[in-house]
Amino acid sequence: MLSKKTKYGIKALAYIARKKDRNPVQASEISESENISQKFLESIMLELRKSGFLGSKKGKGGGYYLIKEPQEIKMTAVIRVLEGPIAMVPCVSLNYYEKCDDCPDENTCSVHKLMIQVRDASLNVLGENTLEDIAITQ
Amino acid sequence: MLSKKTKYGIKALAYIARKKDRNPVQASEISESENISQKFLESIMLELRKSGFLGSKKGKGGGYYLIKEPQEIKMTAVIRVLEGPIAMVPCVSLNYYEKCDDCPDENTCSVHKLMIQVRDASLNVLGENTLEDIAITQ
DNA sequence: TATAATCCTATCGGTTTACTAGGTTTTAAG
DNA sequence: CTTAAAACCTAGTAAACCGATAGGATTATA
Repeated sequence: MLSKKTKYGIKALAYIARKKDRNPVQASEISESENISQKFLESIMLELRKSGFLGSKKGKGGGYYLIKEPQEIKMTAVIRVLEGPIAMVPCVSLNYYEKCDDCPDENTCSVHKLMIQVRDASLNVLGENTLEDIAITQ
Repeated sequence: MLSKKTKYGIKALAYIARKKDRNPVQASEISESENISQKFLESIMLELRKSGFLGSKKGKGGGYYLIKEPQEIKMTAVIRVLEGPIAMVPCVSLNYYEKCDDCPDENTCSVHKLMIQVRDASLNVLGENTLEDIAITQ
């Protein structure tokens, strides 16, 4: 299950991407428009800034803006930063690999083989979708 | 992320499916062979029995056995029973649908559209794999 | 100087997870 | 008939995680 953090983060990025002008967007505006708790959203925006998706401007008239173009931001990258691994089991994760405690041999593990297929299917979808793709209205 | 419960449950089913004879298999045997806490496994086996995947025989020489043939058990069914929804967001779940609190309109929600694609990709993999497919050794 | 915004740290109640404990009941074998 | 082995059942629990909230500190603009 996707956490609310990730869900809100994606919505916020999409909201910013949808704006034609590239002026900074306030968290308060997004929070209102997308029905997200403002304080919670603030922490998410901070994380998106620290991980290089957003830039920010403090003070009056400040806000957040995209650092890269929407079509350059793959959804895999966004989800990995906010949610963590895309794989359903650490032992098939490309970016967050961890060995299982049980399981002496991954190559003969039935779960392992299945989850590699699921991972690849998900990676395929998330890698082909950019922020531009999902930000489209209608 | 897949819970240990689901992971162990799949491993147990695969273990039973791998046996040629159809004699009941004890939880203790699976627990030892697959490195799963026995008591925890017991509760999982119980759930798999109550949901119609396994039959059981009490007393000495008892154990668990498959009710259907391995090739008739889709992994979608197993995961839905043990883990719950396959979708990453309730609002795109086929079997566990729930509306989002935020989100006035699903049709214009960027997360929604993306997660439908991910769901379909996962369903595709999990629906095409049966217990027989994943139980194969080597 | 006032205001509006981000930034930061801490906390907290609730839920879920992965077990563990301690039995009861049923069955087969001796 | 007794004993052991198995499933069955209920309860509890420590730890982690989640979704937020609180309360300010900092910075920039007008």
